[in-house]
Amino acid sequence: MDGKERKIKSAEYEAVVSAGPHLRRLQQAHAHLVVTGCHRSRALLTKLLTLSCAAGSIAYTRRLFRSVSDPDSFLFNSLIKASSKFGFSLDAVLFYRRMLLSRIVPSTYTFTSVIKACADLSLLCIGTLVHSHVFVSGYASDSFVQAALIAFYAKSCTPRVARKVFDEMPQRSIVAWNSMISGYEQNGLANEAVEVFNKMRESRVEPDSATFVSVLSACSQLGSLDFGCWLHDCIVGSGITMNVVLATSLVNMFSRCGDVGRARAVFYSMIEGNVVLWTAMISGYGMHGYGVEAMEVFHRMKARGVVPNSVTFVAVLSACAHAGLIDEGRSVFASMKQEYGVVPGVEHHVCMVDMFGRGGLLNEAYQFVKGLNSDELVPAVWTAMLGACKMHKNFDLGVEVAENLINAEPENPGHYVLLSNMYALAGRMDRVESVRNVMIQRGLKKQVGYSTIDVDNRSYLFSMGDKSHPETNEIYCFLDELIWRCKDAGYAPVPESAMHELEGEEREYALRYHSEKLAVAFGLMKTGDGVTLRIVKNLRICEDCHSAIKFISAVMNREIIVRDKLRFHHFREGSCSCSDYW
DNA sequence: CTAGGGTTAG
Repeated sequence: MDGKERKIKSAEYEAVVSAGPHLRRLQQAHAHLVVTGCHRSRALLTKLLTLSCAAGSIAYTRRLFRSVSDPDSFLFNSLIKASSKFGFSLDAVLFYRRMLLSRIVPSTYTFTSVIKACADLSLLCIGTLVHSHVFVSGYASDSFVQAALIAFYAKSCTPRVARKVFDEMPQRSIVAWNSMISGYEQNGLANEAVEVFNKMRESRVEPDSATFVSVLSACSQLGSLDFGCWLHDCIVGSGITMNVVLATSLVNMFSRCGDVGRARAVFYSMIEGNVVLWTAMISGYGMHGYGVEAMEVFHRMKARGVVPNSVTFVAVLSACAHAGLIDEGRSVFASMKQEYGVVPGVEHHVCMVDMFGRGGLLNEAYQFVKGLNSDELVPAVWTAMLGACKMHKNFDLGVEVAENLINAEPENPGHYVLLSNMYALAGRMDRVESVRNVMIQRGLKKQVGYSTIDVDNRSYLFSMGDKSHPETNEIYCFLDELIWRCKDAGYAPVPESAMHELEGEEREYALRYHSEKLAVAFGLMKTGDGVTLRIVKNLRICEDCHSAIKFISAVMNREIIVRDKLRFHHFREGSCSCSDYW
């Protein structure tokens, strides 16, 4: 009898398992259980539950759950785990609450799942409450729970709390290290991420591929090519197998650190790539202005049978915009909808406006904007349109666009600067003053621009008019001399209206000591002939600096690569890779 | 009987 029953159960179990994560087959299997009278078996129901969750049907999962009269801890754990794992994070939290209400004691498995769900939703308050349950349950020193908590606090934008959990761990698993590094990186704290990475190595913990993926992202933020190359050597030397995630991080790092050649080398070393890797390569070419190469990679990717997605199209359209490939961009935009069924989102719209704008088709850009719904008129669309107005000197339209921009996002100080610039360019100086007053009134401060440059494995940071550097005098003298030489070669300072609060000589002074110029001067002083300068700027490069650096590249016969907020500028022999469209 | 964890890419 026992043997027979086990055999029957096993057959039923097999029926459920073989249905796999497919809703209709699971429903058939369930119906079969009802017919054979096995529908009250907890074991089978638990299996059915996790599979229906995996099938993506939370509704059916809930129905199955309701059919269980007295769920046990096993069932709750499976349910919370599955719903958290397959993206039904809110349900995971609700099931957790139900579990507590049913007076079932959570385990470490329950906690890891529910904390992950809170992390995915950035539910800081609820996650913190769960953390208190962790303390009460006595699991505060469980390494799995701790790693989950670190990731949770980081994803809830509280990296300092994550660090507190991390610091209080006597023994740190590699995942805890990785969570902390990635947590800093995701919060834009690249230096802190690198600092933890160094500490990890001091603690003799061997980094794995997940570690490197996060550190490479941090390196991309910093734009430090030397550090990136060193990391690359580390990875190769460590014997870690190159997987597609790691390769993608490398491609992205090399691109964002200004060495698209090395990005390309990593890309071509991979035999198999998925859509993410291909997209990274397209995006890398695009941000350096290599539109033709980006399109080539895009076509090759399609020929290989890799299906482009929404992110791929952002990369392709952005590459077209930055390289002036308007006809290509138009046809890609059409095929995106028609052939691939990708619905254009705000990011694609921004690319199109940008592309028309840069390409000199101001009217077409504006027609495109006017064709959008009101909820699609996000700040980025207005910013792109504004760039087009500025480039084509249509200041009246520019003023209108800038006013729309402020209405769309009144709390962003950068927009006021743009509006004020437009007023100045349109000759409405009275308005310039009033915009400034509004900014003061609303307590908005202009974002401080800064530039960094690496020399001898050290990173140096400059901000406008900065005098904190020990060699300030030498740098300023060198720069003055350099500017004179540029002026002899034909350079004329471009007045920037962002400096509207300054007049005459004072204005030129502020302009002359912009952070990127200081970084360039410093780089020239500290490196030998033939060494390429690589500078990273947090904001967009201004027109005057762009012009000055073109002259510097000619006068000093140096290649200078500047990464600004949007793209790369390769200055060489007096011209820039962006063809002065940026 | 039923499952089993936390970190990583465009």
